Amino acid sequence: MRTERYNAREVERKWQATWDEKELFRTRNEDPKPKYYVLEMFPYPSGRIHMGHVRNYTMGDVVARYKRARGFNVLHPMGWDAFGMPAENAAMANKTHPAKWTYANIATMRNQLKSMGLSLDWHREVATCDPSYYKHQQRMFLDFLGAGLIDRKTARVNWDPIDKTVLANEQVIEGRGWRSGALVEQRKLTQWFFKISDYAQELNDALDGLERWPEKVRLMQRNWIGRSEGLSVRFALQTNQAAKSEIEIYTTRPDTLFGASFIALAPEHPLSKKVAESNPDLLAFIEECRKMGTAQELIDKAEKTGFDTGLRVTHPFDPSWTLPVYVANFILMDYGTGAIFGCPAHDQRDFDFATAYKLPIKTVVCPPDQDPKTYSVGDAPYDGEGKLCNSSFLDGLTIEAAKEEVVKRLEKESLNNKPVATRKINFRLRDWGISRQRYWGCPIPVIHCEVCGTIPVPIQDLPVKLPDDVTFDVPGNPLDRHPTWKHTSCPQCGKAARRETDTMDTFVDSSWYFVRFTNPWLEDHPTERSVVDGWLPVNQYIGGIEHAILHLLYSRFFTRAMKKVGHVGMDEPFDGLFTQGMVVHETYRDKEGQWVTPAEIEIYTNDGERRAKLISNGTPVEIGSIEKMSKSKRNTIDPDDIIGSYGADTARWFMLSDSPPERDVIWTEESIQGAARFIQRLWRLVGEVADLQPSENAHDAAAEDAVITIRKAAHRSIIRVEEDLERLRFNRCVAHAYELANALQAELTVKKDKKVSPQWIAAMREASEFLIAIIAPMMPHLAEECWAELGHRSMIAEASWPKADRSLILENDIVLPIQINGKKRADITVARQADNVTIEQAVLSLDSVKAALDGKAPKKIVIVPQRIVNVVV
RNA sequence: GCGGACAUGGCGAAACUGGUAGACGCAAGGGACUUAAAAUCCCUCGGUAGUAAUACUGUGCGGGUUCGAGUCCCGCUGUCCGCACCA
Repeated sequence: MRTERYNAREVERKWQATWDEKELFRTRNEDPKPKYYVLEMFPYPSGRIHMGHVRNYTMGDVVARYKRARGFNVLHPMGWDAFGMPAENAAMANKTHPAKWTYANIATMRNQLKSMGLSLDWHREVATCDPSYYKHQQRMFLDFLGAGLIDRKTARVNWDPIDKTVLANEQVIEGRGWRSGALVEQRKLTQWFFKISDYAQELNDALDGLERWPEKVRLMQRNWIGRSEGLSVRFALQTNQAAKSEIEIYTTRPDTLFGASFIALAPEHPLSKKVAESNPDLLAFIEECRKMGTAQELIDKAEKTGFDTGLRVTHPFDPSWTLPVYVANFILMDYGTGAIFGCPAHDQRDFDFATAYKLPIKTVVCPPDQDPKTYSVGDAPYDGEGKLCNSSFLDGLTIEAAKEEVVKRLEKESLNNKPVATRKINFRLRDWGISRQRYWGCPIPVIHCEVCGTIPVPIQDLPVKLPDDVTFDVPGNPLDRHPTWKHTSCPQCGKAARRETDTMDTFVDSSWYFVRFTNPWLEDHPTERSVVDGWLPVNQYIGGIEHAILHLLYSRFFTRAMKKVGHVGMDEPFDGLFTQGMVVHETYRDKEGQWVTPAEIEIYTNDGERRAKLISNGTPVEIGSIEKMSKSKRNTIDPDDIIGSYGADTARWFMLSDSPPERDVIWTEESIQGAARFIQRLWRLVGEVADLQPSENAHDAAAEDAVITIRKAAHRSIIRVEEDLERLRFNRCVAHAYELANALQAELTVKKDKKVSPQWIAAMREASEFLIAIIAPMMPHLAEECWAELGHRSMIAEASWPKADRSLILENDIVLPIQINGKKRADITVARQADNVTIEQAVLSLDSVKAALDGKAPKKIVIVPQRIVNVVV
């Protein structure tokens, strides 16, 4: 029996150095083996890694190491999402330059990641703030500009008053900035836009093909893109009022046209403005709406208000029927046509509006269980299924049929020499505004010339580098107030001109880093086509669900844009996507209600109840709810502390063991100790196996049985782990490892101080090697040490995955559970090949079955081959 | 409000395509070793009754389909997530 404990710190350092020295994880693009690209979302260099990173990167590393063992040429790179606001905030707070702060953080975090023993190819490391990276991004911006993928337009944008910058729609969460949490205001600015909405249909349709993505993420993207099929209908103004003769509205419910009671226009609608020119009251109303529109939160709470313009339109199916035209605060100018027809009986918003302004509410859809002659909506609109009523020629039709009928008829009608209505598909997705009024981002490579207009920076002048000498003592954009940086000359006419001082949204940086990793050394081009097309799409991408829309949708668009200008050959960047859960922890508060860190408290049990007290003075601490680890609740665990005291393997093992990877995992001290215990146990186990010596004359029949049992356990484990690793079910792999370890330990205990045969020892060694192979992707350092302990001179990191012998695990006899009326009553052991007659006879001769039958014949015997028998009495 | 996911012992969870519910881990209890502790090893561990064999019961609640339901269908409750005047 071995007594020396496994020293994780020493062993881990040793193997990390050895892997490094041998450049084991350096990936060669020209390696002829089949390619496998596994990638975890790269981190923002905030200063230190957190447990979320540990979980994310451990999962990716398991896949990388496993695929390497399976004979793939694995690309597993790492980089830094290095531009962004926090660097500027730090610059303001500490008077350090954003670059200095960022690179210092990168150095720290790189060391932390290295201490985890990740099998990364560090030769390919990129930082998005490096000119050698953003130079290519600027190049692609120019390519996109040339290809018509970019727009510069004045638009109402989301303005974050704390970060003093613009946000994309996707970056506004519940009316607040995604990073600052400030209430977002609406402002009108001239901005650069990526025309992602040109790809709305395609991005939507291609979701169907992303079979290895979580359904949840696909659904979120589908909802975000928001495709809707509807009808654009033009209503004739009663007379040529306000110099217009018609109003075009958009609707997805043309079937309810006979329930229309008003038209509503957005306050920014051209016709609203036109009428307001001669109507001061309307002008005032529009002004009020605009003011209201600055804070998103107010919009959400605002009551529906409107203003009757006095205009009237005629109903397309009844020239004698006219409807009033309102300007209403709840109509959005940038969706559809900025105008709607209101059908109060079947739409909540229209109902609210009609109630407020005492407009008619006419029921036109009758629910299936109601009588259309008498039914009428009460104090709530009805938007469910049903058949049309009070709707002339539509009466009795289903909603779908009625829609078709309306479309068919209105397409034939004509107004001002055009069909009254045309089918139209609308999307919720807007263009991606990428201008940010910040310093620490990729400069947008254009020059504004008074004479020539907006001129791209010539490609040979790239990169447009950020100036180093900037100040952060006042709010606003340091680039804009830099004394010289923005002053340049026009590339076209040579006259004095001004650089664009906005930088790009940092989501642009992360929209193509996975592409750059395939050849990060290339200087003249963003990509090398033969290389990038070999590696992409990423086979397995792993990251947080929080990027379900932002990063993943942008990347899908960006890849298509890159394809259009010839930098890549594929549409979709990520073939397989996995979104992992968070790391959560209990929270603690002292008597004053202040948050207390886990390190400051001690857990004990009193009368069977878990309690906590302060280590310093023993005062009781309240155990609170389990929450996402956060600095504010002080329930974080520092990965450095864990790796320092338990070792990287313990941290990795724990991250994989307790919960399914897509679910949150609860960090507990007990569990981490359990993981540490298993490492010691495994080390002892392997030591004992390594020491086994054959005894003389130890060959007997019982030993032969044991050999088969051991080998079956080992080979079965390999097969199960293979299946589970392919599906990223790490928690099950952990269970299989425990099971095999338990089986080997039990076997050692049985044979303790007894004679053992060489065959038995061989089986034990084989099983131990399999066990080491199983844990190697998860606990690579321990696996190397154990591997060496068994006498191997090579490394397990270079070894092939064991080949399981499937014939071994095929049992000759199988145990069939026997049910009587669906309840399990007995087992029988029969030959695998046994036919149904044999099984039936065996079942009927069972005492419990005889007792249940009481001499009668069974009603039925269901035999499910290899599974179960059910006797129905 | 709309859309979606989930619900299994004291806890984290497993259970393939409808086929033995609770693998594996944690906690707890008992025991061995030890002067003692730690570490380690062994045993018990959904509930009720029983010394036990065993029986009954049990996967949020109420129904249904089926020889058989944690798994499928319908209705409800709760929790979490996404979207939110998108016509």
